[in-house]
Amino acid sequence: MVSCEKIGYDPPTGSGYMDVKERVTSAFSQFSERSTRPRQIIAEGLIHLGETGEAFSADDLLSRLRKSDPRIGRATVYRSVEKLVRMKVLDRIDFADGSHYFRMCGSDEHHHHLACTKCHRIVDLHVCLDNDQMKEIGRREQFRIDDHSITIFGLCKNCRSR
Amino acid sequence: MVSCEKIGYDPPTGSGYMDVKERVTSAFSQFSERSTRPRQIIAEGLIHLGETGEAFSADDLLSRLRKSDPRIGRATVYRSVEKLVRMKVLDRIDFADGSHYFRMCGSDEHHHHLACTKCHRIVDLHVCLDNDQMKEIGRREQFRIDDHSITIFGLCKNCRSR
DNA sequence: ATAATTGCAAACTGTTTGCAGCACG
DNA sequence: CGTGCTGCAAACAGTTTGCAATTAT
Repeated sequence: MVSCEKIGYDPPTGSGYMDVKERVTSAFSQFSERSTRPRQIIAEGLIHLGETGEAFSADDLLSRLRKSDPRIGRATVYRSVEKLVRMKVLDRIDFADGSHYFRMCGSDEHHHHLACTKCHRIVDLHVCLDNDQMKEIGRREQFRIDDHSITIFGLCKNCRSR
Repeated sequence: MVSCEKIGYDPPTGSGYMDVKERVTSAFSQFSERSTRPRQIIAEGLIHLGETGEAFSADDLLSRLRKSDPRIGRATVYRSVEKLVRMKVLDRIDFADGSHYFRMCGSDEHHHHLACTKCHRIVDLHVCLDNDQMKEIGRREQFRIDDHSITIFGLCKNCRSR
């Protein structure tokens, strides 16, 4: 009764170096047009994280960015991550143990995640619940449905073999 | 391409007062056979929470239980909740804002949740991804798939109308 | 100039830990 | 009795806040 439009995985990210920087900059500009040093450092840091697609905690990102500029503040990074999640530039993936990680969105399309519980590698999944079914559930339960999240957990190739 | 076995909601919980206490006790007994005062208080507290089906934070539960016994310790409650989640007596529901709540499991069957983001009312949903499809994803991405979570978020009838 | 962002440090929330004492079997 | 659960208080991790200084426009 549930269906999905398609199954998929991240296309090998060969494209879009500039894209990332542009997406980040444009997201920040939704909040204000000021191009500050921290914002540049963050956009640049995310280029690399976007290429590898790796997941990171807010503090991971902070330490990374401090290699470029040791004076960048913790609050700045946390505030920026929040903005970027809101603008859908970053995805937030929640694990069952209560931890959570962020990651550059692989695609603009609606998607969910396959997550390695050991190394936190994330793969985008274009799997979803059926819209009509969600509507049906909302009607029956008298909920106004706004959102949903689907995450599949497991161990990736590397982590499995150790 | 994704399917579910059935759609469902919680049958009105008229049954099983005793059940709850029994399930909690039996879960604890998996860790040790000792019937202590805190364990009794917790089992009793969960009877009521099981009836209403309401969600609660670990600290919510603590304050509730302290009405029965003001000396019950925070650590005891946190440790117990952890055990009960592990034994699938409690469900843990994670919200997008990073908060999480617990709730007496409505059914022993595999299920997921519809959650009100305002009052944290939870409804069990017997909606799921298709097993074969998950296997297929695991094979393609070379993951060993262990688990998954699906939560639909919205506003319940009450919260919607305010 | 001036309004917004930043960095700092302190506060905070929710959770975990170490340990002495209690209590169940 | 002895093991292990309990309560306490302190430690802890991750995050948020207030505010003065800085910086972009």
